[in-house]
Amino acid sequence: MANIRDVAKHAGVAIATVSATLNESASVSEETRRRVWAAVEAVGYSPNAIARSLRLGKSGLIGIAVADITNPFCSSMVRTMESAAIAAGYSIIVCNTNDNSRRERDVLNQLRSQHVAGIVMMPIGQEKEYLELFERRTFPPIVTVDNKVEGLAHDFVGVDNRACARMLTQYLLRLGHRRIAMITGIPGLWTSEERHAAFLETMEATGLSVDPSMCVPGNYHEDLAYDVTKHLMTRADRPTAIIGANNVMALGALQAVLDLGFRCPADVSLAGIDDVPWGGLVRPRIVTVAQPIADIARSAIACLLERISGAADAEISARDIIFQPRFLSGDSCMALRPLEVAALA
Amino acid sequence: MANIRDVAKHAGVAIATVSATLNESASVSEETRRRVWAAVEAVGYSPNAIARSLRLGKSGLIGIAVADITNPFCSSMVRTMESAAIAAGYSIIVCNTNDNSRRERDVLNQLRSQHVAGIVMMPIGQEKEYLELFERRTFPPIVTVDNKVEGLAHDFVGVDNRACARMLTQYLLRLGHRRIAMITGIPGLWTSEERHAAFLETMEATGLSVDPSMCVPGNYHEDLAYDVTKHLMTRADRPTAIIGANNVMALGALQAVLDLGFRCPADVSLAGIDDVPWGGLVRPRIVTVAQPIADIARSAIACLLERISGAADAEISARDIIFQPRFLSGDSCMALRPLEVAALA
DNA sequence: GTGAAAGCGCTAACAA
DNA sequence: TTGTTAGCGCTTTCAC
Repeated sequence: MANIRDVAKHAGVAIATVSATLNESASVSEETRRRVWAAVEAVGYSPNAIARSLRLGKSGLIGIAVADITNPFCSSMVRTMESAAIAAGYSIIVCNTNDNSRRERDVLNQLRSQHVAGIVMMPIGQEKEYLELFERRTFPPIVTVDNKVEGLAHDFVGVDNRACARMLTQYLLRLGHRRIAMITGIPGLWTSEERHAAFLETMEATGLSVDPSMCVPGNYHEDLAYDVTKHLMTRADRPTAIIGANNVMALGALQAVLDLGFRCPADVSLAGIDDVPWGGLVRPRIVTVAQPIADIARSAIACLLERISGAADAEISARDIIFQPRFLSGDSCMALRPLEVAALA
Repeated sequence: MANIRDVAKHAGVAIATVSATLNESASVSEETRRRVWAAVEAVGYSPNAIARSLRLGKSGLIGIAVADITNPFCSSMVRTMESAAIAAGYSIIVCNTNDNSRRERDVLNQLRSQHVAGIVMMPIGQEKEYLELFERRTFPPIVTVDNKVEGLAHDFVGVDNRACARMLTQYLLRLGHRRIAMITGIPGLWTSEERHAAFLETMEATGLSVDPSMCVPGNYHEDLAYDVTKHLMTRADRPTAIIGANNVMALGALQAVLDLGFRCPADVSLAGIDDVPWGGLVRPRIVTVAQPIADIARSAIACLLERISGAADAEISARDIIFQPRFLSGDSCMALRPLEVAALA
């Protein structure tokens, strides 16, 4: 592939002149400029980004590590982040960690060795692993999104997870439900724990104690939520309502409910966190709290760019940027005892 | 960030020795090896991938350019491709072209300048643009997926698009439908034209002529399909069945049908190409032909790796690898005239 | 088994 | 305004 030397030779000028012309880093005569551009065309030259990065000590790349690109929440986020990054003159490298923390570590190391300017990560590991990693090696600026890892000194952008769970729980309580189950997220993850805790708190604030067996761990995927729901629904004391800690788990739960021959919401009410695309076409429409995905994505990139440019001095301690969720009603929930609802209103 | 020189200094050996140790490219004494690894740990060294790529003249990267990462068809494909690439020792760079052919050209140039070993692309441009681009610059091996650009000398992996449209059309014909509309894809794209042509052919083979106004161009997105369907359904001679040329358009059509107060399938039958995740939860379940996404993705990477390694000599002309789609029944279609169906059976 | 040195393609400082 | 040159971090001959 043609390099800058070929261009220089073809144009009959020095290498530095070609570089100056292309980068407009020094003044070049009109005549020379024309010759250089003609030579660029003639030999089909385009700069070698690798050499350029090595020389400049920076790559113009932002790394994005998401847990599961096939989750619409992640892919929407990636799309918005890409636009924001491009608008700022960066390109992005998207990596899928597949909910695997070893793979996540590999991805982080890979991005680091590629000298990305910064990393946006949707973390899925534990504090200890990250602290160990970040202590041993220096990393470019990192912004975490969606799931917070407490104890890390990185900016975080996400949603108010407690509010998410609280909104749904209160909604179900107002509908008269008392025996509410929750399919939580992956145990140990902040989002899971927050949503779980807010659920318990809200229940207890109403004077209800929650049977621990009514909170079953899921893994943010459809399959496990499906199995777990089948168990929940075949118990003698089955719940009258189920909250899925994320979008795809709520869908998995719905599928299980229907496959068992139950009706939703007549036999059981369902609600979930995070909107899904075409959520409006799923029947029944699932009651949901949605996150402002585009805002989170743009905010994360903005945050990262500040850290990269040094505008947000490294000395400035980590910031949390928390967005409020939005309640989206549906018809997957039904009042349990109409009279009691009236009494509570 | 620590570099190889720091390691050498710290270990008290030469730079070349460190390189030899890390890459096992030459024999190093046990004692030296230990010292080197200890130094690597001590200074937190990891190789600079940029410098390594520059020196080796190759990046270990595969570029993937998809039209719209939020389309579940694309994201599933990306996930499988990433696994396949990693298994082969490559990392991937995912780029979103946003259905924008200028952006696609930029992406291709960017990947080229990053010296990726090869590119998998879901093309959205026209033959002429690509020929122009590829004539002026040399590119690494490219494999196109999903949408074929005729006239390009690249391997292609995709589905039998004619079979997709034929299956759905025949199914609807057997159900007695005669006034069938199609929301086609982006005009000029191979997938769109193939699906469209097969629809027309199948209709004509049954002795039916298709009113051209019954084939309306969509853009593979939900919004336009929604609008277009509203028009179709408010015509005096509205269709009794509609085929969406891809998954999200079928969903958009369904939404429009429902919003207009029509019932599906009682008032209009609907069918689409490509499965959607949670398709089983959308009501009614849309009749679909699904593509073997994982097979296509794995096959595309395998194809690309062959070209990269030179196993498939550049002289070997471009191959088309075509998978057959799978019919998935649903309940979005209804027999128009039961008696006629019986007669045809 | 180990070390010195060239060079991948580029940019920028400096010299002409 | 243009040309020469050092050096980014790495790998790899080729001496030792």
